[in-house]
Amino acid sequence: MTRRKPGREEVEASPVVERESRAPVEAIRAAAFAQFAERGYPVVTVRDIMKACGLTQGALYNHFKSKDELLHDIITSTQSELERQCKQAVAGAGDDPRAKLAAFVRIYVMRHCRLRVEALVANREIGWLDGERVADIRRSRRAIRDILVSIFVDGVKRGVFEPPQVDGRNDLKTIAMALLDQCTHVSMWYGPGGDLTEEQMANLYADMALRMVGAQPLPPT
Amino acid sequence: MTRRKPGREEVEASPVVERESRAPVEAIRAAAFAQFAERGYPVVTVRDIMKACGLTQGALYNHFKSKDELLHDIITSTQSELERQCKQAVAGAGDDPRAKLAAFVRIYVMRHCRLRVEALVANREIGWLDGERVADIRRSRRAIRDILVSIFVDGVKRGVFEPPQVDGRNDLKTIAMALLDQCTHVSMWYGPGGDLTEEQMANLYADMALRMVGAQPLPPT
DNA sequence: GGCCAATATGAATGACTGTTCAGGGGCTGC
DNA sequence: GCAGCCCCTGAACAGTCATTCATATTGGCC
Repeated sequence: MTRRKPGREEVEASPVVERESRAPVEAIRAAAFAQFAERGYPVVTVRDIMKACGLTQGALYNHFKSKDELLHDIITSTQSELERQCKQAVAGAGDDPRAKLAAFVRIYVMRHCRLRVEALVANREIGWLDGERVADIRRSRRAIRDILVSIFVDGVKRGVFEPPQVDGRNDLKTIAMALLDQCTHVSMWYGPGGDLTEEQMANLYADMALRMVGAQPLPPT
Repeated sequence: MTRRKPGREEVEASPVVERESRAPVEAIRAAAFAQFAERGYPVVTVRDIMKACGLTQGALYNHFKSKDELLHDIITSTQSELERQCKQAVAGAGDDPRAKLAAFVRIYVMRHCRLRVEALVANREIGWLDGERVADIRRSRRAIRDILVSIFVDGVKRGVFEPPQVDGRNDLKTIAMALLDQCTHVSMWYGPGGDLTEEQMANLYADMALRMVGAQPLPPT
């Protein structure tokens, strides 16, 4: 038996193009995203990726040092863009922790619905990178979690959040992990053919997030 | 470059045992669980698994038809046990939808903390199974989701749940998916060295679940 | 003791892997 | 015309893989 994932014996996931119009580097990135998402990093061969771009295996090494570096490249690019968008959303959401939380969740969920392929790869295939390559990605993830935690801390201090407690004490880090797990994994099952639009998903998840932390209704002012 | 995950070149994850005392089938199952969880199905070789049991590669085929069948065997066994436990917990929780939901989440989270290795494999490695083998696992997952959905439907009908709506309508399936994503993925990061015990995790997650669906406080009766 | 079935071995098979590299096109600027 | 460069090709390399099989070894039972 071969080690290839069944049902995909003939690997032409994206149709073979004689020669991509885009810069080859971009074509390789796109093909790698698609194939890694669909079949997983270790079973996608260099030959598969390059064939999907209309090239042969050797040409990869004109653009990337190795298959590992290719994976690292595409993961870091989407991860840092995610971090940037989250920070931006929170910064532009005004002062109320509720608005900040909602803005964070909305952008996070929307992105994970829209760029489901990229999110899938970034979240599922990290483990194949070697130790040093994986470090800065984990750092970025921690940074994103800490954005949430500080929104929570702020909200609790101001009395607008009343999160569930464990034995009388807050554990905001665990709540942040739970929320992120929830939002991240829409990329595993959300599809444009589903019942909800990206916009509706974002709204629903923001609503759930506010409930999770016991957000008080806005004062009438 | 080799296709082995870095940092694990010397594969003796679980120490090599001269001859397991357990039945060999059980030893193989346990070793497979541990190695698949730690390094991922496609990069764990038959040799790795058997070496961890103190056997050689050929002996696997006295107990399983193939490496694929081994994976299918260990995934289905934990998946069906999970389904059974969820049903049992709900059935034994009385009539109140709030109690049912809490019981479900508690058992589900507790199990995913305690049997983190099994959960990890069952949730992450399904994709490597071929079409027909994967079908009954997906069926079981859908069944678990539908337990949640019917608790939600019941709770809404009785007015004890007021879940967030999308454009004025309930989408209880999506809420169930969100809740399951949240609870399932504790197995990715929870460790006994963490801040919370399994019991505390279960309580916290049950609390969050009730909040997510807008559970009304219990009437004084 | 002798037999049998179950099980383990480890070499062999045929296939696939990431990566390298000598050779060759097709541009640019002269 | 022609150098110089970038890029691509496809064979070759040294390794890995799951699986098979003829050959042992074991442990229970008559």
